[in-house]
Amino acid sequence: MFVPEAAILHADLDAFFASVEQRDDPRLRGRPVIVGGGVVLAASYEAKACGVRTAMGAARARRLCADAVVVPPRMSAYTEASRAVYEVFEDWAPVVESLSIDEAFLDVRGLERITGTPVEIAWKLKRSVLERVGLPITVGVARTKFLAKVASGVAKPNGLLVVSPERELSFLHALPVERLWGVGAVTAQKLHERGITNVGEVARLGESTLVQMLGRASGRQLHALAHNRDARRVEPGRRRGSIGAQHALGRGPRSPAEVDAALAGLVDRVTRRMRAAGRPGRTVVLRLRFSDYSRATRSHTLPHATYQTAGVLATARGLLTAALPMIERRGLTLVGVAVGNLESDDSLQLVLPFDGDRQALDAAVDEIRGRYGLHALTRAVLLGRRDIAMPLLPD
DNA sequence: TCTGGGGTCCTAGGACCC
DNA sequence: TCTGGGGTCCTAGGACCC
Repeated sequence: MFVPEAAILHADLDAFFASVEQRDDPRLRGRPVIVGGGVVLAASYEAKACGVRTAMGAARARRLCADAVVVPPRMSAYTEASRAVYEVFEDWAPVVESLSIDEAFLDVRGLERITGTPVEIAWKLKRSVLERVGLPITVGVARTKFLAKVASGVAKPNGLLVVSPERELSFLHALPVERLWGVGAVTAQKLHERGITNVGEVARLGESTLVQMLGRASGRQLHALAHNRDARRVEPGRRRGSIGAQHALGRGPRSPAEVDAALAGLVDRVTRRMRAAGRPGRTVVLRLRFSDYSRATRSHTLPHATYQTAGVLATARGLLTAALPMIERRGLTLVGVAVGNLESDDSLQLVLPFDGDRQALDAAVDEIRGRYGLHALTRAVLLGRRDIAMPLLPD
């Protein structure tokens, strides 16, 4: 049987937001740094040593770590740092799959005669990111994506861990179940109730048992991973399926006008990002959270994709109005808007009013194509149906 | 221990179509 | 009028990830 070499790298930036802050302000180096206002968005390893964790409330974080420096987030600096890091990744690997702003898979098979073995490339990658961007990364190297990701998690911070094919199972089976990708608090609890704490114990369960415990997809996946089966390839250029934004309103009652203003601001942010990315979408999702921490989502799917502010806002307002009784009862603490079913803007359908003047219509289409930088545009002409025409207007 | 902002994937029921 | 089986799409909720 053909056994592929360990040539998948999982590269992960260490305490990303906090590391960028320490890079840009020498006074923060070596000190506990917390990024965030109300809650902790990121903590430096010095802060993590005191027990500070991501998503923790700021008050609790301060109690745990009295000498921590709290800095507000600078998203544009992190976006720029991420872009620079991905440039380094692209220089070292022909195939790069982005997982998030601070994590990626790299496939480095077949480069021995060009840039080196996977392990050599992993070392060079660490050095290059540090030299060119000034940030520490951890790299996991293995035969599969799953093991590479687990390896980098074990090796953090500023580490490099190779799981060679012959010691995969011994490495994997000794791990606590929480280390597995896809096992969160709920799944871990279910496993613990059955006395299962490490991956080796999961591997001794039958697939049907796991499916019964966790549901079909999770059960099958966990069974496969515990037996070290993961055939997923590194896929470059995966595109996201939704774009969204949300805003916490805090406690206390909010007037309908305040909520509506927040909603309009969110829709504006989201549609701007959609236009910049050239990704119109069809499904508008309203996300709500209430004072009792319950949540709800309401969605509506449009017949045609759009990234027009007015259209998305009208849809979101409709969803909000329908949810008003629930908001009255439970008290709103967070509102969010996301647009899913994203398409590419070359599939955008434009519907314009048509009065019989073909030349005027073509000119209008050309103008909009130019204004939005669209590569292609589908033109739909609805003769005699001016009432349902939806011109795409600049915002 | 009460919570930010950004995402992904899965499940399940209902509508609708052939 | 009743009845299958299969497929897709939409909606809502939940678990999980960083």
